[in-house]
Amino acid sequence: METAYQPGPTERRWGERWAELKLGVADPASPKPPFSIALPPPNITGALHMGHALNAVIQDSLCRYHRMRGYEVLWVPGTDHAAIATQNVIERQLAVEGTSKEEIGREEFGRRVERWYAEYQGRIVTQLRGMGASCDWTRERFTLDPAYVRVIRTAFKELFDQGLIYRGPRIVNWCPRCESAISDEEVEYQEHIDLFFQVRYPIAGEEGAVVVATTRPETIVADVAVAVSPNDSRFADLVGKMVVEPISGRTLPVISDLAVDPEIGTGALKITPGHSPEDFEIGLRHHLPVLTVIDLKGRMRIPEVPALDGLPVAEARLRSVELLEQVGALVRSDPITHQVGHCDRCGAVIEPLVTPQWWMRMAELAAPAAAAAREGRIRFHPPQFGSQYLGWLEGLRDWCISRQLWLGHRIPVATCGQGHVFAFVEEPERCPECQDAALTFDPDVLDTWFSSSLWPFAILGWPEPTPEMARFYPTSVLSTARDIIYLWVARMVIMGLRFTADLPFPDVIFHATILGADGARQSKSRGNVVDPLEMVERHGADALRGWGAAVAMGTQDARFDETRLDGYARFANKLWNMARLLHLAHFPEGTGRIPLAEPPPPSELELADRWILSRLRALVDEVTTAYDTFALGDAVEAVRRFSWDEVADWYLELAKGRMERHDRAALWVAREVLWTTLHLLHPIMPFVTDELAQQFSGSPPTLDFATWPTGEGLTEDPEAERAMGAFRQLASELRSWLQELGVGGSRSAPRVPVRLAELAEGLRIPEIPAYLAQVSPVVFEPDGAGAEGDFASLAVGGSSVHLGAAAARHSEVRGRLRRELADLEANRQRLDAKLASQFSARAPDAVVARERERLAATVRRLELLHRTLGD
RNA sequence: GGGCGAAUAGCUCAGUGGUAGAGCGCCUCGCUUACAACGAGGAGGUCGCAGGUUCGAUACCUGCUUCGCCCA
Repeated sequence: METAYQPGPTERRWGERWAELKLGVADPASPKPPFSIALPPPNITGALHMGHALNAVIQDSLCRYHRMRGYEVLWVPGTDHAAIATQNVIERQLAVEGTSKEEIGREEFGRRVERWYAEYQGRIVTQLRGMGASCDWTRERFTLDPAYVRVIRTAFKELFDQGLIYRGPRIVNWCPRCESAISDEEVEYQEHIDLFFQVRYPIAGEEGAVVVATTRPETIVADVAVAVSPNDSRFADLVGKMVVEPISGRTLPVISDLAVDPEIGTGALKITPGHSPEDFEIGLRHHLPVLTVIDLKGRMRIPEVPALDGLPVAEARLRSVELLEQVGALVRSDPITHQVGHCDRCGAVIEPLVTPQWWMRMAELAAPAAAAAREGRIRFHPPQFGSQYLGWLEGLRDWCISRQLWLGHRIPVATCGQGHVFAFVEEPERCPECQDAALTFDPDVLDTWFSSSLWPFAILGWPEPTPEMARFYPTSVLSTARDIIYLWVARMVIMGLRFTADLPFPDVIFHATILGADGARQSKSRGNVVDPLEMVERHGADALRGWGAAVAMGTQDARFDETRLDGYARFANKLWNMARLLHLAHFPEGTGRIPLAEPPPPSELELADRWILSRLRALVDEVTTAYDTFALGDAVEAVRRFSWDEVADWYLELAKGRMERHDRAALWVAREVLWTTLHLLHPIMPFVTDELAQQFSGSPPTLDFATWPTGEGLTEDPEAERAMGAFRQLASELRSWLQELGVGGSRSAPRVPVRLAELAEGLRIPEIPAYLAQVSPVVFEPDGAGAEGDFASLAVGGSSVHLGAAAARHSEVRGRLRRELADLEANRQRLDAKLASQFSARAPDAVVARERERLAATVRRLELLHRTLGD
């Protein structure tokens, strides 16, 4: 074995090996219980970042764990075509080249898209594989695959035929740059400072006027009413009268509606159903007409007012203010801070417009999805996301599912010459109702989230009753980022319940958002995006995965910190060298596989053996529980602490000599401990563990095929744990003294004669003096040897240790003793006071007992120290 | 405006109603036949602020400050 672990070559080898072994390929005919995960398909608009990496680590660790637990595991990978995002990316590319999609035409645009998809699909797969993702690559899916068309059309047709999808002119969030509608969830609100104008609308045929407040004077020409609150006495006598809209002179009714807040502005609201979602609702209630004065490109279309016609909205606003000033209608304007909707994808200001779109009725579809969460059939981790999910489902408006894009799944609806409108699965040639062959197909495409919402069963072959559907649906768990809880998670639940009569998954894990090192969300424009593959190259995939497991706890956003990865790279190397030590004990000069031996009789086990086996026993339970509760951070940390702080630093140090002498108990215990540890860690750090497992005879081709350790045959040994705990404390303190005396560390340092005078109770064990000598440069004198004057007392732990030389006269040592004495004295007073207080009466007995014991120990140590110092 | 979350060592983060933890960084010592990608020792924190509950609060409650996210 090399002296250091080489992640690069090892990972390449194991990547190929797992592929040869068809590690991820699931068999629907397997008799094993199923465990399945649908990979949240990353947007194909870009490469994966560390957030994706984290999610991949979580899913892969769970998959590998379940393989070891004896499940038939299916993890389906794939990518999402992200129509609006991809279209944006390519349009930006074209803009850089000085052209546009309109100039190059649909065909060339399509070729561009193909090229883009090919490149990024490849990159994403390479990234996932590089991280060790054990997906079933034979089942990779893309939401624009031909097979997906059938899925979409089947789902759409069913909803359409049941009247759950309808088409109609309603107000939508229109992005004038994308020239498409977007859904409520794709609008991002940003704070703007604008002017809040007060405009006078004269009362028709009377003296007086009503003053309305608005941030959008350019839409005055589309006003159809002025509304006031029915509770607002200021305007009570105005309701029912007519007012004159000041720019084009139309007369408008004054209506009253509860939606008007008397506190805001002047208390009177202009109603523009064509360009405001709230006004649209009010318009519906009062049967008002809808006037539209802004076109799909965000320009004014109002031939009646030539001054405004053709102007972009922002310019029209300024011009409208001028017009109002000219007629003396502008009362005042004040700065206002308010939220303005922007397109999630391109950042353009959203223009609410009334256009015909396709809608999905959400109220009745959402009800079963909400019930599932309320009844605990679907569980969120952490649980507070359940209430967020429910909150969204409650006040749900209908979902606008049509988009006016060049990319995506066409809406599968046709209209015949007789006006019959029908949805289809197979491309029709005639109208099913009247056989008319003059069909017009709907030009719109579907919101990408519509296709994504079908993902968990689409990937398993739905709507066909495939073996995969029968075996692996519902999937076992969904792991994802919390920012798509509405866009994606809730919709998957809705669609799953609607089409499969089942939840798509019983558990949803939300993971943290990985921020850039600068504390901001990763974004290309900020330049703080980290490529997981770069981290794999620099530190190894296991290191990246160790980091991922560690930050997989909870949803606390985490800044990306490369030094943390380095820590896990070092851990991999440490493991490597622990295995190497055992290997060298068997094969000092050669190669071979560490043999599997019979367990030694218990009588051959030393204190350290019994201790580490007992600790291993506890570790198996701790780690198993951690995986079962998705607490991967606990799992990896438990293994690391155990391996490093207990096995490497103490057990192997103590057993090393015996291993070199081929002591069969030590060799067996070391093998058992390392072997089990490799299993426990394998789901999270599969490369190094598989590589090391091959050093052991009896190893399966990959640990994924091994069985999970149960801890059977390992016994807890509280006595050994107590003794070793005391020994470690004694050894540490002794080393601490020696270091201060300047005798620490080096093997060439003078060995210091030591005599244990008063061993603490748990340490009256034959191994202790020898163990101490092994881990510190001390030579034990048998008790009683040498005159008392040749030694100096030092208080160590609960024991009194006599050190040779002038140890206790050493000034540094005395200084530290004095400081410690002061601490102990303060502590004793604190404990005395505590025990004399209400505490003794009110606190639980066990806590009181522990405090009493603490006081006793403090007093004992005080006495030892006083003696040491010669007080 | 409503909701959720966070504030702990120099940095990045765990954590718990009973005297504060890790990794990295820092200081001292040591290249010792598993590992210098290492080992030994050490320094470093009134757990954001103010009240309250409690025998006891970093933890539970309330308010405040700052930051982040989601929703309107």
